[in-house]
Amino acid sequence: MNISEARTRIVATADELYNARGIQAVGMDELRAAAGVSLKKLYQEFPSKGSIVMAVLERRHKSWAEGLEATVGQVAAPRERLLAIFDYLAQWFCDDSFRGCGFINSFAELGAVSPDVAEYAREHKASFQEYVSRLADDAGAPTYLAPQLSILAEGAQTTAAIAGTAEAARQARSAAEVLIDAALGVTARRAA
Amino acid sequence: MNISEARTRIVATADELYNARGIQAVGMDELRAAAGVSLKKLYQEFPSKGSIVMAVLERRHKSWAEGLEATVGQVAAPRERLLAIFDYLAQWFCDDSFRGCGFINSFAELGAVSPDVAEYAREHKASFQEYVSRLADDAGAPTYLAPQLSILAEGAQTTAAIAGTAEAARQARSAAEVLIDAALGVTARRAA
DNA sequence: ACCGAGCGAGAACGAACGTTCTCCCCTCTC
DNA sequence: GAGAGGGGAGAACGTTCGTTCTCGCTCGGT
Repeated sequence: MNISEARTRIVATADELYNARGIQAVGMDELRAAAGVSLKKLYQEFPSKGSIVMAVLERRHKSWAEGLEATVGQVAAPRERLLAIFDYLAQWFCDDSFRGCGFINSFAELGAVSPDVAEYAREHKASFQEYVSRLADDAGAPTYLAPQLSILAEGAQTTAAIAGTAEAARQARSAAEVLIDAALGVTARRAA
Repeated sequence: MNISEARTRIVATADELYNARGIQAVGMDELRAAAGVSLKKLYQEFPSKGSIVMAVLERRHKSWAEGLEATVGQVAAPRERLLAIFDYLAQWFCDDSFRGCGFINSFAELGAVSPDVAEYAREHKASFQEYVSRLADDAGAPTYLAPQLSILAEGAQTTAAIAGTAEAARQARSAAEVLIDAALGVTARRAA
């Protein structure tokens, strides 16, 4: 078995378990059993549980960014690309394993006690906001639109997680439509 | 010392500690020391840590509802009452002890492992949405406005918590203004 | 065939947690 | 003043966790 194959399986298994039950609720021995790996190999690949957590966060960030880009990439019109963010959310919320944004959750669980986790969550959210800003720029929207849409997306995630339903995505999407059209209307009127 | 005085001090201290560092990170002995109470009295007042957590959630719910109502109550115009929600958030975010919504945090930490915590968080959020719905009704807004504003408020809380700044409240507020005016414009046009 | 290196299984360890128990002192009553 | 009862300080207990150690076994090179 390839070494990096064990690594990726460990991280993938940890991602699932941590997402389903929380980071602190999953011990190293359970992770070892679920990943089908020996405790020795586990500590050979990762020096500590904290490093596994950081690897999981990296994996989540990559998976989120790729999934988002894939959904947004399917449409061309700048306005619809902004709305596609919420289509991605809607599809994510329908996943049975959805239990809220992993970064919000890990921040809530460990942010106060682990500066690494807190900083990574901050970076992830900042990178999302930056991505939204690029999409908003392409649509010719004023700079204040991107934070508004980001906050909507954030709120949809926590609302869907706690309520246990996916309807927040639809509601956020229609709100986004209003905000986008208002912002674009402002720039159009300004340009005229 | 009054028995209920000890109870409230225990819950108040637990609220602070749990908010600052997370529920799982604060042990019973630390809580005992911070509350200035004996371990015996602690377990005399509460049968378990879980019951303290639930009492803290109740306290948070009451404090949130009262604070919100106080801020909203200062204005009379229905539209401004809806916006006052975000003024309340702005003032809350500026508090040094702000570390995100306690319900989102406790849900992320324990929701997957404690049905009681998950259900209480759900109830709290539902009661907030209901409150927003009443305010929106008073303003004559269509029913879809309240969930939109709730999602905005939710997103502002997590964004402010993770970013560590209060500006999300201002951004959410201006987004709310757009959504409210759009919704009221629709009803006004419908009425005409 | 033999030896050494690497691996898996799981025991072991120290710390921390939630909870209970023990001991001692203070106080109130007769 | 003696005894009982309640409360505080903290030791003790059982469990769980993260991490390390031990012990055989396997397997590749000579």
